[in-house]
Amino acid sequence: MRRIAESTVRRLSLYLSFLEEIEARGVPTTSSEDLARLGGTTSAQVRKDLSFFGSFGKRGLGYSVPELSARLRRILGLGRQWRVCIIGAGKIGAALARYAGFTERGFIVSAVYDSDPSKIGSRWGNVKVRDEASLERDIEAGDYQIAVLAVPADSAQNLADRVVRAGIKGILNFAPVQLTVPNDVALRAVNMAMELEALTFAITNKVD
Amino acid sequence: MRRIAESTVRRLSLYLSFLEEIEARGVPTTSSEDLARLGGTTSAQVRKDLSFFGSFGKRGLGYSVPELSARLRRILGLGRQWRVCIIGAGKIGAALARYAGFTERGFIVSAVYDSDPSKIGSRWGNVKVRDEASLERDIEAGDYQIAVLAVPADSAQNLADRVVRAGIKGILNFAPVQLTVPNDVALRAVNMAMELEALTFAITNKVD
DNA sequence: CTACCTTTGTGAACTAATTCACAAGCTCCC
DNA sequence: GGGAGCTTGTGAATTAGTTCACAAAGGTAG
Ligand SMILES: NC(=O)c1ccc[n+]([C@@H]2O[C@H](COP(=O)([O-])OP(=O)(O)OC[C@H]3O[C@@H](n4cnc5c(N)ncnc54)[C@H](O)[C@@H]3O)[C@@H](O)[C@H]2O)c1
Ligand SMILES: NC(=O)c1ccc[n+]([C@@H]2O[C@H](COP(=O)([O-])OP(=O)(O)OC[C@H]3O[C@@H](n4cnc5c(N)ncnc54)[C@H](O)[C@@H]3O)[C@@H](O)[C@H]2O)c1
Repeated sequence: MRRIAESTVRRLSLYLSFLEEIEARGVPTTSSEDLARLGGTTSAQVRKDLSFFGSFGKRGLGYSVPELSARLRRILGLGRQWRVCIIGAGKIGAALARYAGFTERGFIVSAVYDSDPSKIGSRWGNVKVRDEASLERDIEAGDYQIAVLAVPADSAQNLADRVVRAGIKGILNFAPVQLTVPNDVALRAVNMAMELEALTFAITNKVD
Repeated sequence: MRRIAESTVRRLSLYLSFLEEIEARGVPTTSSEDLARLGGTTSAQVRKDLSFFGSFGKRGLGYSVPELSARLRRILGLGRQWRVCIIGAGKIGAALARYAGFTERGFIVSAVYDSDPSKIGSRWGNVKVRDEASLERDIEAGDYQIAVLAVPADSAQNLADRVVRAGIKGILNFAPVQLTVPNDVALRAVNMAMELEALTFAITNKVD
């Protein structure tokens, strides 16, 4: 398949979230124009984004909401359950472990890993805190495909290397460091400093 | 000033973080090649990014680390203190309020706002939980320039409208909704679902 | 069946971002 | 002081992404 731009993937996620809202309101069809308005883009952009994957609409009518959302789910790889572990049972790890948004989207979080003996063995809701020493064993057993890194910056690369070696397929990194992983492993980073700096840049260099 | 691409701003933040590491190691100069290697880009990209703002290096020699990082800080608007409030004293709000990374970057978080009477008045470290009813008054008094939204999705737009009316300059949104704000207000969003979906898309559509 | 309205899907045109490639500037050394 | 060796800064070329614009297709009403 032709390489898909990251911006396209982001927009597909966005369209899916709009479709879910529209579906919840019981509206049966929608149009590229509707989705564009909701997403702050143009209808041509919506149609072009979808066209990379096929043709899902009916001319003159628009798109069937359930059909298009099913298609987008499939395109985004959401047609299956994903098992996720969180590494680092600190402040951000705790928030993530209890975050309902994961489950709602079909991501199963069943464990958090930490190295601190005082945390290991405790239970947060139905999530257990496990010893990070068993991380490799659990990943190799197929318990998780995705790891969320919520550890201090100076442990992050080491843990990334370990989970990669054990066969993880995707990493979502919250530590403020640039990780290096083989390019068959998917990597995304959430970097608060960068987000805040994008804000201060925009405020400071306002066009008016 | 010519409009600067968002990708450029993201890379400037990244370069700054590399410069801070390099500075901490006591290395006095660096080159576009070094920064490119660290950031997974090309030296031409680094030089082009910087060239939008001036010319900071010495041919044949490279860049003075303290000078370039000072320049980047100024470009990114970090030459001053920014006061930030967090709205929503829930799981993610709690993690953010105690996050050292904010303070390290010169962002001062002094209050969290919530509507839940059982939370209002409590104190987390040196951060107080205040009644969201006083949000407008505090913003109008100049207490904050930036608001971080960590409230449920269905309250987020309403709170955004309120803080905008009160004069906030930038919003960092954690709720999984697309907010609408006037375009003189800077807006960034951290959307977990999108990050995870970017991972599952990449894993599912792997090029091999 | 036809005219008319709507909205898709997509090449073509355009705009933005990245990469190339090299002259210019700085240092060092003989 | 001049040549060698680096590395910057930047137009030009290239590549990527977005928007335009319209033919094609579906629906509806008369
Ligand atoms: N708190 C936030 O709001 C926030 C926001 C964005 C990013 N971050 C980043 O997320 C990371 C974690 O932040 P935090 O605030 O939760 O810190 P924290 O100190 O509360 O938690 C870190 C946890 O990681 C554990 N840990 C350390 N080394 C480990 C290892 N080798 N294996 C397993 N666990 C290990 C520690 O025991 C601790 O429980 C940091 O890199 C931070 O910069 C935090
Ligand atoms: N927990 C996570 O890891 C996580 C991650 C990403 C995004 N989010 C998003 O962040 C938001 C908060 O998530 P959470 O897990 O912290 O939820 P939470 O329920 O723990 O916290 C929400 C808080 O907001 C407060 N609140 C509600 N309405 C308010 C109002 N009008 N004014 C002020 N405060 C109000 C509630 O009292 C509560 O304390 C949600 O939109 C969620 O989707 C959460």
